[in-house]
Amino acid sequence: MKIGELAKRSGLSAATIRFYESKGLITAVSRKANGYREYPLEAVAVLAIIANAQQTGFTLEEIRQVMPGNLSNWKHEELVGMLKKKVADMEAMELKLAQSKLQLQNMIQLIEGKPEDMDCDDNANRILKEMGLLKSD
Amino acid sequence: MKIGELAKRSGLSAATIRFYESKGLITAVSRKANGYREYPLEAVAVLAIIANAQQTGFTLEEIRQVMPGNLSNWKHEELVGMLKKKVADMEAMELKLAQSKLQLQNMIQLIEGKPEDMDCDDNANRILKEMGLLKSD
DNA sequence: AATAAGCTTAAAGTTAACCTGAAGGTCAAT
DNA sequence: ATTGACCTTCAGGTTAACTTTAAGCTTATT
Repeated sequence: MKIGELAKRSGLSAATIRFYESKGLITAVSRKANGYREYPLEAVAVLAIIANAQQTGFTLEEIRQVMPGNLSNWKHEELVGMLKKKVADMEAMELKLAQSKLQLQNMIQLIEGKPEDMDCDDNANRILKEMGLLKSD
Repeated sequence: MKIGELAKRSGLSAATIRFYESKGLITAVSRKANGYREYPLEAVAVLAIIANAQQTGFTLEEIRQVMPGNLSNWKHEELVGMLKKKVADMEAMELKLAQSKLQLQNMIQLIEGKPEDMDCDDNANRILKEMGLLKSD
């Protein structure tokens, strides 16, 4: 298939696919007599994997390091190691997210529970203090 | 406190703090006679909140929209609304993260569970197929 | 035969989130 | 009074990940 079709099938733009090739993210593919790139169906999967990895927080450079272009060339151990590290990263992220969420919810609580007679300034300080963001001063 | 101290306390560089000010992320603070910025202790908390939000995946622009710079100026309802929206965003992100993690773990499983007698090529295809990335061909 | 659609490369532009440098004012200490 | 550590602004540089543009083929359609 030509680059245009691959673009459609993968949801990426042709320019992006060429860009990935230029960055060594995917291997340069064979050309037809006219110079046009000719892709195998597998290319769709390769791009899907890249897109997926990217959405889960890999940079293109990280992806390049574990994606020797050709799927059947992957180094078993290295790849699994990378994937596991990424899972760990994601778990750390999940924790952080949960914490931040708690912080926000805490903040909402504090704001909504503001004593009627307290003015905004004091309330702001109270909130910051109770959130542990401000040392008592 | 001057910008240098705030930088140390917040862990951000002075340049970054000025940059945030220029982007409207934090309000321009009052100046001393010499033109130096003078920050209240509260500023540390504001920067901590920003850093926190950023680490959980929010862009500066998104943060700017919920951070009207001056803590005591926040409009109660508006702020609470935005915070709640952000909590929702975070929950969406948690979901996406969980999904991506599952996908990665699934991939690891598939790779590690490769039948001894299957060669890499076939295994790669098997994985792609089972991940639903490749149509059977 | 001419027009449009699709392909090629190379180079320049874009956005986010900064960082670095120049040129100069300020402040504390020697 | 001069060094050195801060501060100021403004302009330009950096990296990632693309997108856009330009100039020129090829292929398909009318």
